[in-house]
Amino acid sequence: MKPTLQAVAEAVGVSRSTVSNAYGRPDQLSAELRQRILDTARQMGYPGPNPTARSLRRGFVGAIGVLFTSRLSYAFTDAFAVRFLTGVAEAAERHDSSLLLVPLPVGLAGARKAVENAAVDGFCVYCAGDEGGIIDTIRGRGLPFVTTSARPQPGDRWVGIDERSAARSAAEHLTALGHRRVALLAHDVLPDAGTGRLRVANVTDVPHPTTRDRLAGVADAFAAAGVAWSDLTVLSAADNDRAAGAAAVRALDAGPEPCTAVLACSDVLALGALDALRAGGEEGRRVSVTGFDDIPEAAPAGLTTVRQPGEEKGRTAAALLFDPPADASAGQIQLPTTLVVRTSSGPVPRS
Amino acid sequence: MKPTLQAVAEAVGVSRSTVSNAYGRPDQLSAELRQRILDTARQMGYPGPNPTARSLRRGFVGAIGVLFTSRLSYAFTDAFAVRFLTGVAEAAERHDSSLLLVPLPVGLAGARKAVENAAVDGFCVYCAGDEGGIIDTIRGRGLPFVTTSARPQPGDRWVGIDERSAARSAAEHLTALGHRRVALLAHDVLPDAGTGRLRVANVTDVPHPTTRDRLAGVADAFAAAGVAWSDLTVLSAADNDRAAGAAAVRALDAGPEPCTAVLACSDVLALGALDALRAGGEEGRRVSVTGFDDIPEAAPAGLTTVRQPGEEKGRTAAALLFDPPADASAGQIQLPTTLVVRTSSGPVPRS
DNA sequence: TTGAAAGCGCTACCAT
DNA sequence: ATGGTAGCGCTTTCAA
Repeated sequence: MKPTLQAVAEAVGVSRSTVSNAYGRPDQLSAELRQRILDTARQMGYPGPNPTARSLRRGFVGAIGVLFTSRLSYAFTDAFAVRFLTGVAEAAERHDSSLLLVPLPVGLAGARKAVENAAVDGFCVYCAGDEGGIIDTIRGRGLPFVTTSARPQPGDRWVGIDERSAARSAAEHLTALGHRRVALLAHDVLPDAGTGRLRVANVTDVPHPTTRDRLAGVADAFAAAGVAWSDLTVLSAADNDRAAGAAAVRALDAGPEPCTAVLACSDVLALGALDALRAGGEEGRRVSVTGFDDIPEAAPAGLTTVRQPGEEKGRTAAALLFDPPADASAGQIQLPTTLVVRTSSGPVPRS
Repeated sequence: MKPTLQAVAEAVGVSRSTVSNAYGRPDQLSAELRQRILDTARQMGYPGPNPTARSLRRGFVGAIGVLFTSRLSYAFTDAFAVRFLTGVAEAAERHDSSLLLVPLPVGLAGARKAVENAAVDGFCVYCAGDEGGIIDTIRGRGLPFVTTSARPQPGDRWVGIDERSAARSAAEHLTALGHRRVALLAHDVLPDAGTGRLRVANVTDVPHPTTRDRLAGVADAFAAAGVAWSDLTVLSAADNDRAAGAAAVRALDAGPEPCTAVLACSDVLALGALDALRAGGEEGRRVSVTGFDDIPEAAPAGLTTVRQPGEEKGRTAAALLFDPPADASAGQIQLPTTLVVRTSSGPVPRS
């Protein structure tokens, strides 16, 4: 058994308070006594104040939780999530705080438990919308939290982008280039949708709020160009990763009037689409592709995409958590997006 | 202020134990009483038992810490780290445990503090060697831990690969193809080495143990093929990511006798090298490239590489933590590696 | 500069 | 099935 602070105090012949001060408030005791305490402690194998006990007593933990829907691994699969995390980590580090990554299991009960058990001082919610009312559970904990979901409740701290108009900008880029037969490539279009073409009667049927908003923006742009929603191809990827994007595009039967462009809802999917198309020879290379996020791999691949500032999003979220704005109405921060045109998109080839 | 369990007990008119049981041991009280307690609690806004207090009382936390040297963001930059983390996460999830990602600041003092403050039940040490004796601090906490470093202390639980012979297999592949003028691309060759060619008198001068072991394996293979260490080009990348790999290769002046192959110490670097070389036209395309890890992006890129089982490494590490082998000598697990030959490597072109 | 006392919020044991 | 008691290990007044 590890010795406790108490044991050290007895060994040195001082009170527990003094030992505690030796660790947490060096200015409260003489340097020599402090040294003597620390030496004895080391010698006894005392590991320093127990973090849990300290947290309980102090009333705060020194860690913030980052909540993810779906498997934790998803957090790492998408390069954009990675950038977000990087930003959060950076800000947390500055505030001497660690990061507790909390995967939310699929069921609400499990998700609740995860939120209730997390020993943290606050939450960054990095996930979809409020599937299953998990936000209420978070609110119930009475801890500060920041959302990045597509639709924040009024009063909640939030950092995000205008998903709809961001997506519209990509779609308008394609319509301006003359594209009319376009495949919309996304994960999370419908629950458990596999790989391949999908019938989606109405954009509002898409449950995942981010995907819905992006597709709605796309629909806006094409409607303005005279292309009805039903004339667009919705292409489902089984996962949000490069391989799944490639697989989805491969599954798309060319047909008599093949699509001239693929508009993907994330860069990883778009890169997968490029993989598949470039492997498809001359034909494939002429298909335009756009992505979303502008992850680091996008530029070398020449991918046209909508840039959203990932790290800044993470940093901002953490900042909102650590330094809440005095005025609650300043707690919703919308970050700008930019269409970055590279070589993966071009005019419709004259056949 | 949030109500406590105590307050709920008073409101319902039962003892604290009973309320506690309502949450943690449903079988200890009648269903109806339990329901009444839960309802009252919800109504009062009681968030459920405070995790910190619970941990203190129970004596365990329900979270394991994953320790990283260098910036936390590094954890997410390398796709291999991501796979490892995925494996750990998976195992942790099965054990109802969360993951605390603990970035170790550069200085030893800061790193110590991070280890000492982490409220966890055990550690997975995912990083280099024992830079600065941080392992001793971990050991000092008296918590179980698992290392993945290149050189475990005897008795410590460890999971890893034979770095040296794994790297040798890649190098032998190149020598068998006739390559003699080869660039060795690595991050962490020397502390704070930037981008570009580096003079490394001796492999043993490389401080980072993993990099050292891999380079040593490469040296073995080339020595066997009659190529001295000093005839190999050591190419330093400023970071362990794709862009840095590309930058390093671009910085390599072709010279009169350009390298015919690039052997990278990680797949992300190798993919960067391919980016740079493929942009370099016909000439560049003829340079062979090999990587290390076999991350998901390697296959689509046709990258020849040494596969190490990332997720399995993570899963095994966590398993070792949660279910320690009865026999301590079984606590060191070496995972197999395989050379995966794809299209990025080929015979030296006859010029 | 040091120490004594009080309790952070909870759960596990042992009675009843 | 329910309650009383006794801390988990620490920090923080406040008094000396």
